[in-house]
Amino acid sequence: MTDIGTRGRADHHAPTERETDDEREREERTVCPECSGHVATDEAQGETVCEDCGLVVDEDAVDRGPEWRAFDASERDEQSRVGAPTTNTMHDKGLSTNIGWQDEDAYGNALSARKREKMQRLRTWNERFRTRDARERNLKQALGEIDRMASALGLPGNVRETASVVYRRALDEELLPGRSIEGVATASLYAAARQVGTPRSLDEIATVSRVEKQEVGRTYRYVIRELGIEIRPADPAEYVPRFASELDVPDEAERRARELLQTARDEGVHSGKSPVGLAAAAVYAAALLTNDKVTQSTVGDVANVSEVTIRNRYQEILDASDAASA
DNA sequence: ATGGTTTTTACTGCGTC
DNA sequence: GACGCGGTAAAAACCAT
Repeated sequence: MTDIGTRGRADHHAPTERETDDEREREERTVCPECSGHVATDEAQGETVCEDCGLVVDEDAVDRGPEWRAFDASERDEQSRVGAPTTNTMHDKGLSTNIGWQDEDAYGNALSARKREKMQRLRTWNERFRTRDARERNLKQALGEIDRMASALGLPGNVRETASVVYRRALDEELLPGRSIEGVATASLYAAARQVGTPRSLDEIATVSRVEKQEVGRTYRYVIRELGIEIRPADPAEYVPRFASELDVPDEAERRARELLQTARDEGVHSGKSPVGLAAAAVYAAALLTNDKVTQSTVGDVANVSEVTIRNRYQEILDASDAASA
């Protein structure tokens, strides 16, 4: 909607104190200077024309209508500020200083060679600071987001560290354009949690994130592919301690759960099955074996897995255990 | 888009407290 | 009768192609 070209002009027409006398006069002129007839503004043509003699009084009005409509619209969104409308397609919402590319001064006169050089240097540095600031802001928001989600999930500091490293890399590799900061931040955290060995399921991640589970998954795959990070499928055993402590099952059962998972893996029961489901089933089975009764439904609750899945898995796990000891 | 696999949902019957 | 558990069929979700 708002293209780059309108920025300067929008500023130009904003009702600030800097508005020149010349402009104010032009705004208020409703009488034809030639024949004193009535003047009407044709929005579509962008011209103000005298209805009597046809004199074009003002032909520079083309951007005024759209700009004020935009202003009204953004005000309706309660995002209004005095000044030019903002646009989210630009990292700084179009609010930063921009130095024109024409080598002319404000009057349209060509610049001397010396001044041209100076302007070029200014442009370069202005651009540098601008992109740098943008990066800082981006990073700040993303890291805040990562922190928020991490503490919501009770993830330790090292996961946050890793997540922020991943995010920085994504930023450096220009992976952000076309993706939301929050999406990439969430994906980074998900990746970090898995990499460090304290995984959280995609579901859990999605509940604390501002973006949909689907998008998190998509962005995650994209990020790890582009960054060449390799992450093994989550080891079910990594979920066990958390489930065990949330369920208040004793250490003994937790240990059994690990053993069960180990033998299950040796028997090759686990491939293709969800690690979370396996972990939940193992904990359930272990609690059964050590007579520390927990119900399938409570295990299912803390693991976010259906009872059916637990049933199916834990039978398989026990079978595998029998097969191994036989 | 499609097809195969896994998980979930919903419903059932059975045994126990 | 409520609860935990097991099983089943159909729907939904997931994943590789």
